[in-house]
Amino acid sequence: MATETVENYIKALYALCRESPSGEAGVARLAQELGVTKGTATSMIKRLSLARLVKAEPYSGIALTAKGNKIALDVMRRHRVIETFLVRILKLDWADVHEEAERLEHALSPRILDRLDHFLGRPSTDPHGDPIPDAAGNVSEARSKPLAKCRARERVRIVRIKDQNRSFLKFAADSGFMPGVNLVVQSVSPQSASLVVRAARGKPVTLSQIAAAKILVKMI
Amino acid sequence: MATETVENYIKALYALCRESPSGEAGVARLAQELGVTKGTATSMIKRLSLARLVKAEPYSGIALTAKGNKIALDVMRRHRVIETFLVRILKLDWADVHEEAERLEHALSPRILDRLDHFLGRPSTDPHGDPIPDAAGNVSEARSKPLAKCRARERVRIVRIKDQNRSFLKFAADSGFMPGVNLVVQSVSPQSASLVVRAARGKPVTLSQIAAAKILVKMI
DNA sequence: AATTAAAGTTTGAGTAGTCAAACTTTTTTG
DNA sequence: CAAAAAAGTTTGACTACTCAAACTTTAATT
Repeated sequence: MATETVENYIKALYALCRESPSGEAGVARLAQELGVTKGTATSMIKRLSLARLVKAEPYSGIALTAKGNKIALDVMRRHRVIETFLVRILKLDWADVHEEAERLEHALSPRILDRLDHFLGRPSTDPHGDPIPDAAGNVSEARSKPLAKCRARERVRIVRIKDQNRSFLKFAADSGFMPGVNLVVQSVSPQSASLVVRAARGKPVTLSQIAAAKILVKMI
Repeated sequence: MATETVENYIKALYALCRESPSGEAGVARLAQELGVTKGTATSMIKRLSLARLVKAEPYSGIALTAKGNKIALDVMRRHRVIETFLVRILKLDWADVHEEAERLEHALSPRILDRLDHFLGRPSTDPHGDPIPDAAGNVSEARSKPLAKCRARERVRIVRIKDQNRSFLKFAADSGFMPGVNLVVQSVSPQSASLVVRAARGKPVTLSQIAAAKILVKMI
């Protein structure tokens, strides 16, 4: 079994590879993400490479192997199932569960994970709208687009908030932006890099393009 | 915060001090309990002593300090709340939950512990009848006596099974011996070191004194 | 009391993970 | 393209935890 630290490196690498156009991660971002020095990250990459969890040549990009990818999906599954449990059953604050799940995800046995998943009714997404991989590692991402790409007068439904940052989630929740909520885009102003949206029975809210890029929606 | 390893040492020390008449633990038993060598245990005791969690002189007994005791009770609280959750909510097998809780107990934040405890209705004992310390560290042990001390014809109710061993618990569950179950002691034979008991609507079962010593009962 | 067994300790070594700081390679940019 | 910045690597050292094996002290037995 992968140690807790290894699982965290793999998980971070998965996310970094996702968001990079080349599909490869770099040591500097990885180190920053995990709060360690570059040297530490380099030596860990060497170990992961030896364990065939990543593919990496010196001074070049890092990519997960199939084996590494499997672990990443497994950790994500545990993380998201726990988040769902914490919000739905224990009524923890939507904005807080990420940090809590971060610790618990490493202590969950396959047996408990399955019971928890069953108890929750096999949820397909977590409270932020992030898809939960199934036990075999299949992820079904609902097609969606960032709110930032919407045009004026569009009617959409929020499906996902793509940021685990506590303060951003707090802001989103306070503004009523959570998965399932319907919005109307009232206006878009490219020059001020912002747009105004209104939730079902709420007041109009102005969002920066940056914030709106983290809110994924589907048309309704 | 105490590391996971430290928590395990403290927990084992607590149990050993409890069951020893002198109230002190020894390195050999401690090492055996934790599956490490005596040397490893000795060096850890030195560290715990330095951290003021235990009181220990070379070649003499080990006792927890007030600080150490606090940690032990806290870990036990987490352990037993989780066990209760696993049995009551996730329907895990009574005999299996100890090992599972062993891993989870170290990952539980105070916040989640409290929510879980609240969700379960602030239980006072876990599924084995072990008392759950409250958040302040108070434990209220229901007065009871071992089934082994009962005389023939006594009617009693099981309040606690004092053994976390999987196979013993499996045996106990299969025989219908669980907290809350009423028993009638049918006969006691000191020469064969055994006694025969019968559960409410079950068949008579012969128990060794050793097994009966682990079953705590109260008179009804 | 002398011997043996058990309990406890010390030493030297190893793994996992980390840092600081010096260093090398690659990329960016004036 | 040359200089500077950024990215990546190496080295030496440290903490936490572990073992095996030699050793010392205490307890048990003859």
